[in-house]
Parts: sequence; C-alpha cells; structure tokens
Amino acid sequence: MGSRDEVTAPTRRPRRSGATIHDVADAAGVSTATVSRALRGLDRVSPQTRARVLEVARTLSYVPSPSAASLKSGKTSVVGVIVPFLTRWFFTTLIDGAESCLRQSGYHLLLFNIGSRGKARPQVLDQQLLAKRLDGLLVLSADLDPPEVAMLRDLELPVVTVGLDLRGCDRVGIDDVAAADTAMSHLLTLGHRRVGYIGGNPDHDVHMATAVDRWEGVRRAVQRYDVRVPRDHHVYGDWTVRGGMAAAGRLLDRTAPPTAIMAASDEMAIGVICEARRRGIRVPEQLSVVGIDDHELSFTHDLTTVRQDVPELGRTAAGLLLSGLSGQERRRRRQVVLPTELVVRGSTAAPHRRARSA
Amino acid sequence: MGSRDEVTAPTRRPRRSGATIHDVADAAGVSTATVSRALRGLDRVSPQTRARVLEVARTLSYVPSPSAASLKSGKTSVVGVIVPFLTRWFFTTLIDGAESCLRQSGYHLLLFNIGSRGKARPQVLDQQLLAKRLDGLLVLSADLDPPEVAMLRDLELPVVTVGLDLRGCDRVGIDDVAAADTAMSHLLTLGHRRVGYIGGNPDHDVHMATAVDRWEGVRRAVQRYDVRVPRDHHVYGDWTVRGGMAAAGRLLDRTAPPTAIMAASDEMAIGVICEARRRGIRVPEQLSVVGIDDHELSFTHDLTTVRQDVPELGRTAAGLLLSGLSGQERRRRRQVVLPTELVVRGSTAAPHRRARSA
DNA sequence: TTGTACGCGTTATCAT
DNA sequence: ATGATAACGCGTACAA
Repeated sequence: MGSRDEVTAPTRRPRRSGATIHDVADAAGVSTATVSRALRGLDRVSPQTRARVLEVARTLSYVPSPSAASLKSGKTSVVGVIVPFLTRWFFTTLIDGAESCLRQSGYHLLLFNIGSRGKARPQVLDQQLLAKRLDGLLVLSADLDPPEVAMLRDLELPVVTVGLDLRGCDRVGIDDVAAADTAMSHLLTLGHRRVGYIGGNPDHDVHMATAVDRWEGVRRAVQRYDVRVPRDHHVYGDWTVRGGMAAAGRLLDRTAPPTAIMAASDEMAIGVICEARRRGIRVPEQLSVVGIDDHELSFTHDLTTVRQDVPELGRTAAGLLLSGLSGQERRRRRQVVLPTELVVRGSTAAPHRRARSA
Repeated sequence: MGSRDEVTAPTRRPRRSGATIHDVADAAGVSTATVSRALRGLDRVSPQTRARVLEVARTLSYVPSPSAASLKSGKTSVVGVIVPFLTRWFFTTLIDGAESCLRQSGYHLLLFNIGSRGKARPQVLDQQLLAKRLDGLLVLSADLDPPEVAMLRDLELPVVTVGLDLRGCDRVGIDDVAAADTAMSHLLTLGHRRVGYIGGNPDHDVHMATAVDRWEGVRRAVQRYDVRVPRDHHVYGDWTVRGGMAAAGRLLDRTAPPTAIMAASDEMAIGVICEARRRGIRVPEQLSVVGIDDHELSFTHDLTTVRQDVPELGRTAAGLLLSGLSGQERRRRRQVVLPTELVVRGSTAAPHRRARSA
C-alpha cells in the first residue's frame, strides 16, 4: 500500500516553508503570472479567475515570499525607525504612534537603536544595507553626526524626521522655541523673578537642536519680562530624572537660589521635584517647577508642563512617510508643526512674599 | 568625446542600488563564487585572493542583497519581537536589552505590536509571513489566544518567551509567585493585618499568567501569616497608573479600609500613592504601599517594591535565541529564572497603633 | 584553489 | 484576459 506513494512522488520532499506561487497556479489551472496579477489586485484579470485564484490561495494558505518579491520589485514593505533611545517614553510613544499607521498600510518596522553619539554607532547604520532592506526611514529625534547625515541624504529613500531638521527631508515636530517660551512665561507671569533653567548641553548632547531652541525660548521670555537668568542659574542636565536631580542640586546650592526652576524636559523636572523633597523644600510653596513634554507620569507628580502630542507626532510622521512611499513624484519638502499647550497643575504657584522681595 | 562612452557602455545604465557581486568579481578578476566564499569567510580561498576581494568589496562598498541572500539561503538575519504594548517601560526595556545583543550578532529587529487581546490582532500575526521573514522570534509577555499559540508552535522557528509559558519554547522570566510572596510578606512582617491587593484580572487580561502567579504568591504569604485577604480587599486593576488609582479608590472606600496595599505592578502602586495623596491620606504613615517591578520612575515616588532585572531578562532571552539560531541541534527545552530582590524605600512602614488595633 | 551554471520564488515584459 | 519566459542577486553543487 505504502509503495504507491513512493512511485507517484519521486523526489517531492515535503516543503515545510509553505506553498509557492507555482502550487497556486497549478491548483487553479492558471499561470503564475495570472496568480500574481490576481493576488495583487492588478487589472487584466477576469473576475471569475481572480475569485478562483483567491480561493485556492486561501485554502493553500499561500503567502508570497518577501525575499523573492523584493528581489524582483526592489520593494521590501519594511521601513526603518532610527532612535537614540528605546527606554525613554518620548521615543517609544512616537514609535507606537507610527507603528499603528504603518502596519495598517502593510509595512513592517525595523528598529535601529543607535544610542548616544560616540557609542558603537558606525556598525548600526550602513547606507547600502539600509537601502537594500528598507523602503523608507523614520528618524526620531536622533542627533546624527555629519557622515551619518550625508549617508542618509545619499540614500535615495523617503526619509521623515521628527524633532530634528535634515535638509531636504520631510519633517514633523513642535515649535520648541515657543514651547519653552510658554513654560518660562508661566513662571514669570506668576511673579517669579529669580528663575533657574535646566537645559540640555548643546555641545555634548543627543538633542542638540532641541537644546538650542528651548534655550532660545527661555531667552525670549525672560527678555520680554525684563528679567535675566544669571549665568549660574543656567545649568545643564542630561534629560533624565537623575540628571535633573543633580542639576537642581547645583541650583539650590547657590547663595541666592531660584524661587522657580524650569527644566527642558519633564523627566528633568521630576528630578527637580525629587531633589526638592530630599532637601525638605516644598513644591510649590517654596519652589515652583515646570517642565516640557507632558510625560505620561508627570501627572503623578502634579507637574505643570507644556504638552506636546507625541502619539500624534508619530502618526503624522508615518503619514508623511506613507505618502512619500506611495510613489508620488517629489513635491516640495513638507514640514508639519504641531501645537503645544500649557498644562497647569500643582507644581507652580506665585512665589512667597519673602522670596519674592529677596 | 562623449561619444566614446556611448560606444563602450551600450546599455549600462547607472545602477543606484549599489554594487552587485558581479561588479566585485569583475573588479577583482575572479568569479562570483570566489567572491562569495571570500566574503563569507569560507575556506578554500587563498589568502591573497581573499585579501584582494575584501579590498575591492570595500572600495565598491559592496553589501550583499539581503533579499537575494535569503531567497537562496532561507535565512533573513531578522528576528521578530512580539509585544502587547510599546509604551510601557517593562516592554521597551526588554526590547532594549534584547536589541543590543541581537544587533551585535548581526540580527535586525522587526517589531510586532499586537496590542491587547481582542483588538485588530488577526492581521498582525501571520504564520507564513513570520516564517518567511524571520529567523527567530521573541515573545515578550504577550498573552496569545489559542490560535496564535498554535500558529507559533507550527512555525518551525526558534522561539523564546519572556514572562509567559509556551509549551516547548525556551523561556526566561522571574518567579512571579515568589516575587509576590516577598512583597506581601514585607507588609505582613511590618505588622499589617488588614491588607488590600490590586491584581490583574486573570480573565480579561493581557498578562494572564502573571496575574495568576502573583495572586498565588499573595495567597501563600497571607496563609503563612494566618491572615486573610477578604474578598472585598482584592480588586483588579489594568496595570496602569490610572487603573491603580481607580482600584485604590475602591479599596479606600471600604468601611474598614486596608492599612497597606500591595499592587501587582509598580505602575498600579504609583496609582495608589496618587489616589492616597488626592484623598489626603499620608504614605506611609496612614497607608503603606508596595509594588512589583522596580519601574524606572518608582524611586521618584519613594516606592518600596520587588525588583526584577528587566534589561537582563531581555539580554538573556536574546542569548537563548541566538544559541537556538546558531543551528545547534535541539537540546531539551531551557528555562531561565532570574532572581528578584526586595527594595525597601519610604512607602512602607509599620501600621499606626490605632489602625492596627482596629 | 577556482570557475560554471543552476535554482531560489517572484515580478514584469512581451506575445498571444 | 492570459501564458511563456526572462530577469532580480546570490549560494552552491559540481566540474576543472
């Protein structure tokens, strides 16, 4: 009995990797070309043929080989996402927003965590590799060094950036100058005059542009109120809670400490609140604190902040990329600026009489 | 002058996608087979030939086409990562740990955010697609429904899970029962006898196994201390801060509210702290709070918790996957259990005299 | 040690 | 509307 199989199936080893387009073509009694056309929704296929092919493909649970398809077509249905950090709320929220959009359009996400500058980055980004694996690229607020920028430009792929400016690339972001201006103005309006600012170090930083722009916003606000941020009231943090604590410590050690501190990010602002608590300084009674971002957990510290809609930033970036992917011809570069909004919570208040007059 | 080019280069249009193996072979004066062997470090290539090929490949900045290579070899150098959430610290930290390991070994990460159960998940996971695009799979604490589990099993790929148990798959995690036992025992040791527990709902939950195990740990601890958690002191949260607040509210509304609350995650525990603050209940004087995880921001709320080393979980999972990828034959299934550690901070203390005697 | 030639599974061009 | 067939770029028997 068993011998029958051995005869009818000479060398047909069981193929575990699933059906091929040939199997579908045979089973449907058409050519592979027709199967391809039918499955991809192209025209020049009769409705009944298409229906039959679809049916057969379904029963064989046929899925085209991505390798073969992209070898021929040059398209991979994969977009890359470059981030400097994976463990920070801002980036994962961006990715989350972008991912849902891209997946709905049939794209997969390949993750590139390039880390801070100066780490083992050379190996991560490789022009050729990117070009051959990806249909498009999302660069999320990662500071790139000049060679990397050049590489991305030569890459002839649609590139969309979030939170940084890459010449020629579509871009989405917020107005960092305005956001910082809003935060600082809030403190000044409350009556604070001795204010401290914790920013990013524009020299050694991963978020160079953001650091520069937010400081510019601070500068404008204080100037409008005819106030100065003395040199020793402007310190650098590393955008983390711990960094915020350390920076706050330095500010609070001054002989005339500030009555209010603004941090360039919510994480650092939370650090300020922690350091204040550690020293027994009450917020907001003795120290007002404001940040920027509206981090997911900022409300747990009742932190006043300037909100940016991070999921929407991600979705918008994905949308721009998709429209670039759909093969439309190069229009001119697009830039989207999303609004920000002051969120007043309990970490800011008018300064104490005593502090104010000091 | 220009006419010379037209003659010598009949149809050679400029290929923007980079050099192919043929270009390298021509430039090095060898065959494509030799180039392939030389570049992939196989033997049967003379040292000088190899050196020449390497040099030429470098100057042409040649990179093999992943599509062509995987079409032929069946390997993609891509591993998939399945997560239920992208925006939660636990998952991104896992991914971060895994990513660094995998990248060092030349693998790329393809992200699958499958969301909570019951959402638009069917489209995300497709057996054939996964099989053809991936060399391996990391399943991070995502509850899969039975069809999905079956699909992954049929997938003949190395699969490693973190925080859940998939029959036959290598697995890494912590001892959730012990971790919960530790947390609850800490409260009981301090003298608390009226304790509340905020767990995950084992029925509608994304973290079914975790929910079940952590409750079991609680059960063992209270049993050992001859204490009961009355039915109305055991409530469900959704693992978020907001969910923790809501659940805490319910507990604190009881006629005899607990003097201590344990939450199955730090995020929910932070929610408890927030809700307590909202109601003017002081922590730890009037209410002790303990969580599990040691979330990145838990220290900002001075939260006592049971730490798990999440980055290490990710790295370990990646390591298991890599050893599965390297083609070694099936040994028996491996399970790694990483230790946990009680981290005592300021959110727990002995109960007030009055509350204790109540 | 090296080269030749075939096949991987698809898409695209042409002919019918 | 459909079919035959030539690439796509690489890996690898097998021949030399």
